[in-house]
Amino acid sequence: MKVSKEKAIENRELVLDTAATLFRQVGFDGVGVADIMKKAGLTVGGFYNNFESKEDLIAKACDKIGSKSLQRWQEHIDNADIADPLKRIGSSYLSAKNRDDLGSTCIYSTLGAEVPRHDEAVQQVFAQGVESTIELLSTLVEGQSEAERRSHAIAMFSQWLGALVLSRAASNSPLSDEILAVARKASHLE
Amino acid sequence: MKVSKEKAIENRELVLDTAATLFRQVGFDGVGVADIMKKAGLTVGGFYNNFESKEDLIAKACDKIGSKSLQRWQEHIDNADIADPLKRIGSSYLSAKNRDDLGSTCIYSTLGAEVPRHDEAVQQVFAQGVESTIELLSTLVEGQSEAERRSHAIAMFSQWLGALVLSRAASNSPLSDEILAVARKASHLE
DNA sequence: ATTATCTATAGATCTATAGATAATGC
DNA sequence: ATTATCTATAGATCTATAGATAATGC
Repeated sequence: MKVSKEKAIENRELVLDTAATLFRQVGFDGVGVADIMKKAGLTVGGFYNNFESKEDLIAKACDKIGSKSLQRWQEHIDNADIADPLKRIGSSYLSAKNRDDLGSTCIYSTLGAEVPRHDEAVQQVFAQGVESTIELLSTLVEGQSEAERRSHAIAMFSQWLGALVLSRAASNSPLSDEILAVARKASHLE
Repeated sequence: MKVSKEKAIENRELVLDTAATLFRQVGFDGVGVADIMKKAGLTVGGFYNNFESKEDLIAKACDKIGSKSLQRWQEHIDNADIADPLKRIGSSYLSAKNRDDLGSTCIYSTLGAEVPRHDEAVQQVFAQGVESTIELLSTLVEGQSEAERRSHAIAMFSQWLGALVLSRAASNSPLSDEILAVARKASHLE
């Protein structure tokens, strides 16, 4: 039953990744601790040795996805093969795939609205993530001054996020694709 | 125990309004049928004579809020005392009050992300509401053609909605106010 | 007599904990 | 010996239903 220290750390990360996917698919309240552990190939009993509470898992899982997403964007920027990283990031963000594959989408789009209902720790993880996202996008947009670029980044990301949420609210309607197309055009991505 | 037909209809509307407020505050999964009925001054037992299921209540409550919100916007447009209805609607939408008073905010901002997880009936209510909202905003924005005004309305509403969701994801951080201010400026509302 | 609402409860599910088990690692 | 994970379960809560109750409305 006991596993090696290495395997235990690996298991913990697996729980974080599994939770991150499930939370985005069905919301924080839509899945229980037992189900998350089961999907990760474990059982409930081990959960509370790794996490203080479900709320603690929420904070840690969201922290991990947030960092990983930013890292992937940064890799696009650092990759010399990608001529226009903003275009690459934006058109991927505003794709039908990102709208439909909830398990791997942007956490602000699926879980952002739930943040005010949660712990200070969860709120801090999200606030920090939004700040980092804006700082990254600020380096990619046009603007005369740093302040102007920051404002531009905030306005652009708001539009992306809103288009994603709105396209989901208009599920199964031709309007859903239309919203994404308009947002891509507005950010000059196609 | 039995009440008049009039009172029964009134009670039903009260349940819809109570549910609409609670769903926006804590999400569809965050509140139970018994709690909703209790907050409306009733008990669980009467619920299933009025609604087929909780899912049915979700569809009907969201339909009612959606219509009521649109109606309020239309009244601003029809009101001759309001010189610039778009400015009035937008600055109210992007206010700290609308961010913080979850119980009375825009349903797409608090519940939009949950739509893909729900019934076809719920999805249709939201899709219809988004379409009507865009049609209303299309009459208020600039643009050479109808198509251009519609695109403009979609882009603007996406930005508003995204700014609201993002400002909530950045709860309790100065960034939260900054996001709303940038969005107001981007739509020329201040 | 009809029926809107009530009390009570079945059965499922959720968070969290207690104590057992068995593999690791000194 | 230590400890990561397991089984089992307590106690709370959730959706939905059954049957009782009492006020309406013919």
